[in-house]
Amino acid sequence: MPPRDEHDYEQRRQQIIDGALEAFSAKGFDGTSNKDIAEAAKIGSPGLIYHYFKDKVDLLHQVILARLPLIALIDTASTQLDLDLPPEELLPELVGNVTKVLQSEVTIALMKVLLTEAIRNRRVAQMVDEVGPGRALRLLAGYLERQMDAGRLRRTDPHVAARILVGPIFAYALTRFIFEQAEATRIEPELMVRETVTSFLHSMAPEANSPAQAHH
Amino acid sequence: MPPRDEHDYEQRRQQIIDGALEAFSAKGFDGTSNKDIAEAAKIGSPGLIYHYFKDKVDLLHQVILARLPLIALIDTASTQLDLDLPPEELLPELVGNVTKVLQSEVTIALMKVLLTEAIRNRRVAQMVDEVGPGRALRLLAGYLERQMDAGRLRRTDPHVAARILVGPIFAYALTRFIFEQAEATRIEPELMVRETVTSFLHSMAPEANSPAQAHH
DNA sequence: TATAATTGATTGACCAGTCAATCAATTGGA
DNA sequence: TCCAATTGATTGACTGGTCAATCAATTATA
Repeated sequence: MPPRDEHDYEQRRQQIIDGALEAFSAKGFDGTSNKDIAEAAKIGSPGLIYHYFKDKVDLLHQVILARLPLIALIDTASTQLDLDLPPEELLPELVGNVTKVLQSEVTIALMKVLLTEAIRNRRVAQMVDEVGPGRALRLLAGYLERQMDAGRLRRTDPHVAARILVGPIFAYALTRFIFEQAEATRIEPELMVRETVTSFLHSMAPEANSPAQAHH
Repeated sequence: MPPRDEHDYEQRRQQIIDGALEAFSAKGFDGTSNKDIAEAAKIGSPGLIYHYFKDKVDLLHQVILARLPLIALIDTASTQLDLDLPPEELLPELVGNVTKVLQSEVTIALMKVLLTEAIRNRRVAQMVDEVGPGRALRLLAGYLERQMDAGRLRRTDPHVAARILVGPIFAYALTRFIFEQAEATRIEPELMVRETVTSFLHSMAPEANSPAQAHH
């Protein structure tokens, strides 16, 4: 029962997980056959998958668990940041980190898998939300509210504010990595981050004497 | 070959298209069997599908073509709008329309289908992009640049600006309709639209004397 | 040699698409 | 008015193929 060599065993497991992530992100979970996985993972036989994983769904779970840290990193980083730092210092750093994570091939692949699975499966959507976007947005909203209390930001619904800050980055990532828009590819991530944060800080400045606004 | 009754024929066709959209958005194209479609469409036999459509892929195409207007509406509306109207008048209307379209069940279902197909298929991604997000963002960027030229908006990369405006709405829709976040559901669409546009206009005001900004 | 790792064959379920047969409505001839 | 021919609509059985999963047999390792 005990594996021949713990290290070899783990290495093989990761090899299959890597191949599966590649295949899932390219063809989707349903569209990926065990043969596809075996080829992407460079193992000799689809049957071998069942030596390391209970079934195909278990493999999907393990892929997510193994690569989730890349996404969880977003908010663990945020918990390590000093929540009393003023937005002008904390936000560029924070959003910059997010953008750095978005640059990784593996992150994009995982996001493709998670997004498609979440779209079709309420349970998956909730799971993903709790460790990813939901948790991150809640933490960010908490920070923004704290800064509003401190008078460093204009008072608004912090959840709305959080989405105003994060939304542009997300839209950028989507148009760049999923739709591969030429315009999006031309925009450097650093520029996008800088403009987004600058724009947010400007519009959320506390001294805001009511700006140009819709009137009718 | 010609249908016995044009009206009945078209009605049946739409019935199958509706069922297919429902099934595809719930289970994905690959995950949906013809039996699923027949049940969702309340027709007696999967075989009947082939009386109205060439094959499953053709059915997907017809679903998209039949329901695309809901999305194309976004930018046809934008072409009908007066591009010389100042942003304070045009943008609330424009973004408000988008949000109205996002409220429809059918739009959400179609977006789920299109998004997941686009994620896995470069060709689909380009197609969808051209009629949807890509076209809309390009038009918006064009309008913003025009307004920058007129001195009514601060000068920046118009493609960046377009994403800063649209991003928050998209992030809101995603967290509300896909991830079904409690916080997002609590935010009324009208509030989100108003805040997004206000924030955008404020940060893009031409008289902007450099605001609080990242410094180090 | 003993045990884990790996393979390839196999199984049973399911699927997309085909097809022959039936059904029901319309048509038209007497 | 009647009824038979015609035609499109619909069904359910069927086919070739694929898939996830199992398993017996083989290989490699310690």
